[in-house]
Amino acid sequence: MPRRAQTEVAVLGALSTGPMTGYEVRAAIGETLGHFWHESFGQIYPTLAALEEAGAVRPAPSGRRSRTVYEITADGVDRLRDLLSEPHRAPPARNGLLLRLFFGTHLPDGAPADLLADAERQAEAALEHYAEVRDEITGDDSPEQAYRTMTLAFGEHVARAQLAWARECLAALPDAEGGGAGARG
Amino acid sequence: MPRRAQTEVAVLGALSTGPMTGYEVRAAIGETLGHFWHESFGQIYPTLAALEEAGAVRPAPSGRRSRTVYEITADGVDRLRDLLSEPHRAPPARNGLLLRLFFGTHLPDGAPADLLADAERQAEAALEHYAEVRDEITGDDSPEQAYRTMTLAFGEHVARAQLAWARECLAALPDAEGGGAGARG
DNA sequence: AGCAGCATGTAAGTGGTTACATGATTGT
DNA sequence: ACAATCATGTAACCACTTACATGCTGCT
Repeated sequence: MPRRAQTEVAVLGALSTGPMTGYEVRAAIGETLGHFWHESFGQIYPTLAALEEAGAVRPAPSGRRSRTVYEITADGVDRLRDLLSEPHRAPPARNGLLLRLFFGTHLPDGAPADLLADAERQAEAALEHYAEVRDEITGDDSPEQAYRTMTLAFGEHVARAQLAWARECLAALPDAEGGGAGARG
Repeated sequence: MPRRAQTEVAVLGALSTGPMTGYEVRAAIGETLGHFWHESFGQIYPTLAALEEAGAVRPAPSGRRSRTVYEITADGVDRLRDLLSEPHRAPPARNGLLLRLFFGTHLPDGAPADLLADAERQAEAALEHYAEVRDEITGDDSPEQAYRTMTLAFGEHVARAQLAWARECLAALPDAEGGGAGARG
């Protein structure tokens, strides 16, 4: 399966919740899939045009001429189901933080500690964000929310893992390396 | 900083451990950075050519004419240090597994359970691999190995998190959804 | 002689970002 | 009037993968 198809999944998935403009599709993806997916306008508009060409979406009547509200068609729902069913090929991992840390001996004193402190902060911020999202979606026990909760739980697990890892590594760093990040602990 | 620079980091980092051919650079990256980095030949050879042009690497004498062994120059070491010091911009996340799971209600019965079972297996396999790598590098307390151990620990933490998450989600799935993955537990 | 693995490289295509250009709508 | 934001789209560029083409080396 071409990776391009994944953008179609995101767009069709967003439209499966209701008619939207391209602009709103992007916002919807950012709000609901934000911590594990992302699309830029440069992807969304051409994808919407291709999906319309293929009959998977169609313009819906809207009050203003300056915007095009798209709705998913029956063919589009089928297409979404088909795309979702295709096997999932994960692209090779690329983690810039680990790439830098791996060559930590080539870095100036304190730089590895700074990298780890950044990772710690990122994880903390992510956990705060997830807590807010959890608050928003509690009380809803629809099937959709069950899956949404699973993806949220993934983010939480990984963020907690990163947080624990960063703290362990900071604690294990020799004092000489910790100078750049200031006093810690 | 252009993302291209990260390939340079990987290549220069590999060469910082000793002279190598492009083929060997790729193998070295795959072996030591494998769980968080990857380069294809289509990236490595042009990058080596560009680095040679820039004076960061140079061909070293080798027995055979059919291969070019590169070694890092003093300029190359400087360049590596400079590249490593540049701020790290993480590209937007894209997790195909979560994208599929999020739209789980559009999937046939059992498909979400299959996705989770796959994730569980992946994490188990990763942990087995990491255990082997740990065995290989224990007993070496050089600074290089300290950083290598940190990147390994990251992989372990994240894999354990994914494993726990997948099992929790599988346990939480209603029975009707578990059929496709067979009896579990 | 033949095969597996070493080794180098290029071309085509994909997926994606970024920056730019443009204009409508809404709120103050 | 002005600013912010909604809204659409394109062009240029970048990073990367994949497939292909080619040949060498070492082993059996």
